[in-house]
Amino acid sequence: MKRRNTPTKQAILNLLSQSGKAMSHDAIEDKIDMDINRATIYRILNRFCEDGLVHNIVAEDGKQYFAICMDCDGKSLPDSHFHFRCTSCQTIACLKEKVDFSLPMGYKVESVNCVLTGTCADCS
Amino acid sequence: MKRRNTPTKQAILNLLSQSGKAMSHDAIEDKIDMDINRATIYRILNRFCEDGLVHNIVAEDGKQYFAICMDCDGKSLPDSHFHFRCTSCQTIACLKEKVDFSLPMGYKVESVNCVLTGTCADCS
DNA sequence: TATATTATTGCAACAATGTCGCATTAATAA
DNA sequence: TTATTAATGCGACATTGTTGCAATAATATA
Repeated sequence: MKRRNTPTKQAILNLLSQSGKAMSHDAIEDKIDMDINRATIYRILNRFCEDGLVHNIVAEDGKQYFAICMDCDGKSLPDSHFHFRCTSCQTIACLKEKVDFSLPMGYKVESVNCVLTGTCADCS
Repeated sequence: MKRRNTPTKQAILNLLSQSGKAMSHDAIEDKIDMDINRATIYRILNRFCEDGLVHNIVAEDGKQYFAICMDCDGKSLPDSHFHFRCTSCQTIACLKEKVDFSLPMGYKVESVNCVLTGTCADCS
């Protein structure tokens, strides 16, 4: 399955990249200057995730947020970073702070999802 | 609004307490030996959360999981612990490990949600 | 350039999770 | 025993996300 280059993909990638933050599906649909079907947006985002272009965060509101991978150099597991969701401006930012933990014997981690919720510097 | 003691509340509390882990709504509905309406289960769980009896974790699957607060001594904010979701046995356990982080200036945290996903010691 | 291949899209339908209004029931107080 | 009102069940609804299918369009091939 070779990927094809389409205007919709470009538009979503541009939006995510210029926002610099993680956006939920509805924020993307809202901000984008194009009429893209909901299902298509999800499919594009999921494909980006598969290809490692974008990563996915699930916040306390139960929604998925998507952000362009800035410094995910393939080994995204052990050095995952914290995310910060601001309830005022409704965005999620990737923090520089790495998530650090040690597990009891026998546990195997496949993915890490750490979201701090509150108000960001701009909003407080 | 004074709380009342009902069989349904007791049953849910017993189930959560004997399971010792965090359970999702559907797991509760599945395991409980009583026919309780979906909305009622949610309302009971939400009330437990309000009263500080139970805490709420949102996992990567976007679902809410509820667990009895073991050592949440009121100040649940700064010393939040990690949670571990096992994709094999479908449970979430509270780990002893505390979440440790420092924030950039101006950020204010209201809640912490850290879930590690993988396979637990029993399943691997 | 014209054509074939098939990835991508839009649409509709669907599933799952969670909430809410409202009438009824039942736990507590009087 | 009765009155008060918290709790429940039911139905409807909102939101988030996925899937099947036919139509479209991006790439490869001739």
